Amino acid sequence: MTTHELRDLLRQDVVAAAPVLLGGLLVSGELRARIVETEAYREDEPACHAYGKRKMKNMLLFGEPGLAYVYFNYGVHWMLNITALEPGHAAGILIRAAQPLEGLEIIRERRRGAVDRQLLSGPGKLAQAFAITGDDNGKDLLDGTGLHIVPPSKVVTDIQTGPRIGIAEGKAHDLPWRFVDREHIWWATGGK
DNA sequence: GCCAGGATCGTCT
DNA sequence: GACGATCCTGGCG
Repeated sequence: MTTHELRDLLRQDVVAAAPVLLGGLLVSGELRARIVETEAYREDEPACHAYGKRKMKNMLLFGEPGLAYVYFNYGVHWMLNITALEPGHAAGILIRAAQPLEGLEIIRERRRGAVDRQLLSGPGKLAQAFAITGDDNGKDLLDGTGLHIVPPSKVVTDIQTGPRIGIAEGKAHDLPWRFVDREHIWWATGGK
């Protein structure tokens, strides 16, 4: 799959695009990791930051597909999303977990104290390891430079779906919009 | 101007 | 398993 095809898919259908990101590579400098867990969010359901109305915070979700939407959560963690749908329609995919492939030294240094299987087993951990912050907001993740995503060479087919993590009751918490690469699920769960 | 609450994580019991 | 950390935005008045 080419980056062009991936961006087209993001533009068309965020729920279809989220599982297709599995097996893709998250790249930044020497760091490379295989994406193993994603979640889709869309403006018509209440868990999405763009639900309700346009605000400063969610503005990027309404923009071009394929951009980084990064936000700070619980006063502690950064979260990396990639935007989807046509400008004017808001949606995003949260990159939740990845398997480290290259740059282990740097990742271990930034994630000091964590065992290897838990280096990237959560959105906050992943952002910490890749040094992702609000400065990355709006970057094109499909332009092949800086922080970017390389589409999977082979689409993953063995996928576990289920409800998204941390969604409160009454906020569409039952939507099965979480996708995990079953073959590499170890890296998403942190070995548990 | 104040305050609540959130797409989490690590530590402690 | 429960909890505290710690920041930004939005809603209220």
